[in-house]
Amino acid sequence: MRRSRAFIPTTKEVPSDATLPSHQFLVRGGFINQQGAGLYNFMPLGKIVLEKIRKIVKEELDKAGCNEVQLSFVTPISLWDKSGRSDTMGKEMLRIQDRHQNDFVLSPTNEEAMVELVKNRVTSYKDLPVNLYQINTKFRDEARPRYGILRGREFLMKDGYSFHSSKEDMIREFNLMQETYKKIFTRLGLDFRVVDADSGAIGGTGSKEIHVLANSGEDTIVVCDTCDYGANIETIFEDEAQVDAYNEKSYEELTKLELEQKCSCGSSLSFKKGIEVGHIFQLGTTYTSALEANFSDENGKPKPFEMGTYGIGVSRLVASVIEQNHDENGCIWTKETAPYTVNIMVSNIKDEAQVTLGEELYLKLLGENVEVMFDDRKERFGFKMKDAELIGFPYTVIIGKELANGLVQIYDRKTTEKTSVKTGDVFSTIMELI
RNA sequence: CGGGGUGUAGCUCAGUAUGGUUAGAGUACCUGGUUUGGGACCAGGGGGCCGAAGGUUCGAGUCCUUUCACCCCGACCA
Repeated sequence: MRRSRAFIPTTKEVPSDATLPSHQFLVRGGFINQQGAGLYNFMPLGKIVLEKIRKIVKEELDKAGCNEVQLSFVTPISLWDKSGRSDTMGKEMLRIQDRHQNDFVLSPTNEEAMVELVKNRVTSYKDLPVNLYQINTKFRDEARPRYGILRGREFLMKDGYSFHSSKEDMIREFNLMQETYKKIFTRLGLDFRVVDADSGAIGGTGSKEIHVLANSGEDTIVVCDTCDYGANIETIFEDEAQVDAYNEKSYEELTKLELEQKCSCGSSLSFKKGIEVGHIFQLGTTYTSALEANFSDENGKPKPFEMGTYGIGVSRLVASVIEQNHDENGCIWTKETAPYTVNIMVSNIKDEAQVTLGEELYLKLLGENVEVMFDDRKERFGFKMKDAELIGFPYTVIIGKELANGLVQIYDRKTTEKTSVKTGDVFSTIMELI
């Protein structure tokens, strides 16, 4: 993409309502903009990142044997009456009426719809297990949306549901999903922990959350210093006041605290702040019983499906990557999430030699299917550098004053180091880096 | 849902106490010139139903009423 043709409205000004780095940088970098309370538009850069994350989630789930579907976003309220959640979910469910005054709900989650989809279509234990998922818009009319796309009302979520003939098989799938989630978050380049969690209002027994570690996280978790054990503090302290007391502490305060309890492996446990980006549940038969979704077992007897449910906050992940990877100048995208891997920056657009080399390199990288941005705007060096840092391209090739000596520089966004490379070597050097 | 706050140029904000020419600044944008390695400089220019509706007044960004939106703290949050 040529920067002169790209719609990337960056700003120097910090939006007044944004407190978190991810919110500020995503808005300033022209990734997203606010449409209303908890409602955001994804502009070209934001859309690219969102799709990249969606693609990784899809690839890993498909590899694990899951089937992608897409359920209608608007659902009849009768679906929610059957499970009782039209009452229990309260105002979080946005209700609307059509022209016939029939009541509908904008899907906040899809257990009911997914059970209805499988019910009477999967009828035998021989057809089990089956795991269905979708990556689709959700709407939850939160009392107070905040933190940009970290807690929006409308958001993109992957929600998966598995159906089984036995609890054992459901637990097997639960563990498979846990491993699949680890692959996904590893590919995204995130520092994360799988932690024991409360099952909350959705019901069910075993439940684990995946948290991206970040100072600004809303949740407090404890993690083992050596093994991979971790837990949301909601599961550690029985007293709610105690949980609240810890939640109120800042990241700095928390890291100084020590937990009296030791991990079962013998090491000590320490506090961290996390952003919940995934949650997996062993649901059991709560919904399938309520909705009378049965299959025939080996003896021909009807039994409700054992069910598991698995969520990933896809749009929340966009912000989470930045909460974990940024500096005072802007975003630092990870390899798999960067909207463009390489940015070619021509320092002085009036210098023909610079432009020629830039064009040449741009076309050559495009030919190799490298995701490359060519900053061909008539702007000064400092302006373009600040812009590149704000957006967070992993690598920027600076074609500038060193060209006279046959050199260009490669700027590494993460280390912020500039390395001089001979013009003849820049293509191969870039190909090795990415 | 309780408590607090803010709506004025694309953005960040003055101006409102005490009503009074043509509503301001910075930034962004346009034109011309100079500049060209860290968000440049000079000159000129465009851009506003002062959130909306109603009211008081000779006169309302400013006062009154209603309403909408957004933000913050809390409660809530698979």
